[in-house]
Amino acid sequence: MTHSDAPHLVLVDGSGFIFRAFHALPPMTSPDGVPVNAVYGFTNMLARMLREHVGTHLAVIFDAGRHTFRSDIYPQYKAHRPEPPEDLRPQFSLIRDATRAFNVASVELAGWEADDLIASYARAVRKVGGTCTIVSSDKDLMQLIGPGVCMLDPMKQTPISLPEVEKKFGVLPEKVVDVQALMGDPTDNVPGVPGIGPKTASALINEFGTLEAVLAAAPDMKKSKRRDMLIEHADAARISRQLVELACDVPLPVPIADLAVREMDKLTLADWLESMGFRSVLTRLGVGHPSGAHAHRAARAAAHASISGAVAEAPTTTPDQDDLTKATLAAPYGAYETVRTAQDLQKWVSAAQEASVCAVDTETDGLDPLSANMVGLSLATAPGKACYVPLRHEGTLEEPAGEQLSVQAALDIIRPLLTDDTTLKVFQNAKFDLLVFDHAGLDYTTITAVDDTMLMSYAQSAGLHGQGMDELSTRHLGHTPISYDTVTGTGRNRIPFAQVPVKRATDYAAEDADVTLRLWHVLRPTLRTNKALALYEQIERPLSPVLAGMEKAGIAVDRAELGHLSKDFETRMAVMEKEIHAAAGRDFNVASPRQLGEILFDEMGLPGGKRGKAGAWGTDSSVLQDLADQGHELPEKVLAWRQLAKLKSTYTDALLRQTTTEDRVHTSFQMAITTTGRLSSNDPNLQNIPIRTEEGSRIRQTFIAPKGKKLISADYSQIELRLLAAVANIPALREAFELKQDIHARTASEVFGVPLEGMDSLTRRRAKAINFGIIYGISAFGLARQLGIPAGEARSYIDAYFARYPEIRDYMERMREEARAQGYVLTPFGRRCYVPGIQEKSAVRRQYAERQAINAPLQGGAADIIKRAMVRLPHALAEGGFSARMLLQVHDELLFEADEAEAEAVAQLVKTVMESAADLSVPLVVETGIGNNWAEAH
DNA sequence: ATGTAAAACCAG
DNA sequence: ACGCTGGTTTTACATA
Repeated sequence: MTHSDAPHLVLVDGSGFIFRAFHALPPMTSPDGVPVNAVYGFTNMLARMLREHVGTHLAVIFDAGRHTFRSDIYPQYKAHRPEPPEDLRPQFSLIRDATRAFNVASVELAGWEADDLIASYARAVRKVGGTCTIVSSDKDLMQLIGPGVCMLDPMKQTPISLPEVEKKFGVLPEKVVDVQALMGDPTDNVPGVPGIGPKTASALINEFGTLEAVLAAAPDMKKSKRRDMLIEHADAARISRQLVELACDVPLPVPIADLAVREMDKLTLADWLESMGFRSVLTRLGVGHPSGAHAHRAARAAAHASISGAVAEAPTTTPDQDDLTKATLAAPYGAYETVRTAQDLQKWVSAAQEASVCAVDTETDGLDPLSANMVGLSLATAPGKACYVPLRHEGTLEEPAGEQLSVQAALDIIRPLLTDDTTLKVFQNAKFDLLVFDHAGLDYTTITAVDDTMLMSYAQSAGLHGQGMDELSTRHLGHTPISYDTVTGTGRNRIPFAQVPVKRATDYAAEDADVTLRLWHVLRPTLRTNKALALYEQIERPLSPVLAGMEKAGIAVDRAELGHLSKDFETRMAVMEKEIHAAAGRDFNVASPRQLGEILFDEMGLPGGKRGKAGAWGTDSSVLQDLADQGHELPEKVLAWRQLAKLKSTYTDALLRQTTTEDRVHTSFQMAITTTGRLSSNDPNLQNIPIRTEEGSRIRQTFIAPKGKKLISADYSQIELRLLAAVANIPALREAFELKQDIHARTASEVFGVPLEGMDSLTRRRAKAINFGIIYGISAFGLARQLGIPAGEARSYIDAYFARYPEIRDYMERMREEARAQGYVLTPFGRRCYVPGIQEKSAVRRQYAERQAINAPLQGGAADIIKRAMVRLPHALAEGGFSARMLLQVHDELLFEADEAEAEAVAQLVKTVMESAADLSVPLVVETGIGNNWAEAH
């Protein structure tokens, strides 16, 4: 290097690199057992920098000590950074050794961060007409980028320049500090301005130019919250700017001239690399023994194999496995065929019909079957014999997807199989695939002879284990299939299924069909032995297409009204928030229970605080209500704020997001989740739409009947209490239901010995609470809390109740014993509800299980009954000549949409069908309502 | 950055 | 120790 050449200085951010390499690389140790993964990454990077030329001058910059001028300005700066992990600590000094071994200059200076030194060197080298490359991916260094100064990502070896900075901060490098000053940085404790994130910060800087200009313009801003925050936290923003702005006039501990790239001593380096066990680096630098690298790699591979080759847990087998089951378990997995032509697919369809049973599975580009596209389908005709038909794979330049049938062509070939009622089609969660076929253009109602392994399993093992295919396979087949995640990746690495290479997709998808068919072979005989066949064949299986129809239909919502509600809630929340902050004496995040607890109990010193498990103050609504009742203003306002926040985020905003262009929302009903046989609803959950408060009811009003139609609601009256009266055989309760009496009033009359006539509402309310308490497996403590009375008083109520209805105590004891003896209890329709905790040693957990055992037959029996009605209703409506559609189920309620003209008749028919869905020793009663919206109909 | 737990609260 | 069954949102924290 001659001095007349302009210097090019390469500055490696050593401290920043250590942390990144440590987290990015898998753990590894040197021959003497010290963790060295970050050192290894650093060594590789440094070798690469030296090999691929770069500059005339080179230095690695390190932090020195924790104390810098920033902690003088702002003591919290980086204050609660945790100590570096134990495996990283020994690597700091090793990295300094590495720079020495490479004969590279390293620079550090007490009182200054590496970033400040880098900034100062960059400025110095520019001053003498040179250029500079900063090797780092630290966002805090991006402010230095400009003419003659560029950045390089040390891991990816890609340049970081204006587009990357723009992407990160939304502004040019010289404005980065202003943006950072506004948005702050939680990892370094840089405060910024609350409520201003990256988007707002860059928007403000782009509009006003500088931080000071933004602060000056703040008083005239329209958005009140932002204006107030900017004014109040102006100084915090100024301090933040000082914290993030790098010092570029630090005295340089080593003159630039002394940083000139130096020859390294190969022997010193080789010795050091050897001592660290970095043979691959040695080899690459051409100073080592190639065989060493191979030995190293082979050893690592062997270690890996011994882990991944671990034997899977033995499968759960039944003692009466027949030969077929054994064959099912024995056939090898894998070696599946990819089907690309009509002739080949036709062969598989014929083989399926020949076998008269097959498994079918679809692959899609999404989880919502109403909008997902079919990417491929698979077919299994015998254990171990399965194929995958790619339909919409995209492929890449290096790896084209190859010839594929069109969706249309494939459907035309497979339609005769799906509609053939002499060949059984087995699915895992048929409802999903039925709707996928439907969306692809094959009417799901024409698909016949369907079995569903998920429901076969659920009908006999609810509550015992999950019903996902992977879990069922591991359990019953002793084989864990390839997981979806390993095929598509996870997080930011996830790719759409259509981009999975066809070979890999075949391995995965055909295996799913294979596993489904094998599961069917294993589960089918168990249905009979477990007495779950009728439940499966008469309830669960036929319900699946009914629910598919309901999901496909969706329910109409009033978009405009939802929008109004959202806006209304928003403005009212903003007002409340100001009042809350004023009452608290400072700003805080009202949505944070933790911050609220600190305010109420630490700062304001209000009484009645209770800490939860994690030591945080409890601030749930009962705590806040108690404080509000004592006349405190803040908790009352928070309660009101929370109600609106909940309604807005969970309902108005979420529903608006999930409403289709046809102004309808389509939920998804899960059939195999609950431990009792109930359905659940998600995406969105339409089984918990508010109703109990005035504001909540406004949300229910946005579920509407389209023009010319009506909504009809039909719900079972007191169904769980009726089941209790029936299964526990309680004469007094049975008679009350027979006589159509007010059941809670009758209970009150009998338990408290007051006349039915002229009963006061408090007494009735208490009886009602006990009645519900019984269904849930009452405890004196729980009832006391519910009614706000002493536990002793609650105890005496319960005793009086049991004395009057001794059969209930018998029933409860029967259920506890049944659960203890068998591990499950039965609903009146034979559904098994497993109660896993019943044998627990811990009394708390055991009693919890006992309450489940008491509740499950009632909740589950009610679920069975409404499911039976749901299976019959579509036929009954069609037979009656009605065009009405069933839309929703909410545990004891069904919601229908019908032409205005037929609404009354439909309501009558629905009532009849629902009331005759079961024959108990007490009558079932269904109440119906008709309206233009759900609130009105209910 | 991504995933998960805890707290809170909506329904039957 | 918070009588049962669920789902969703948000914050806070751990993971890499």
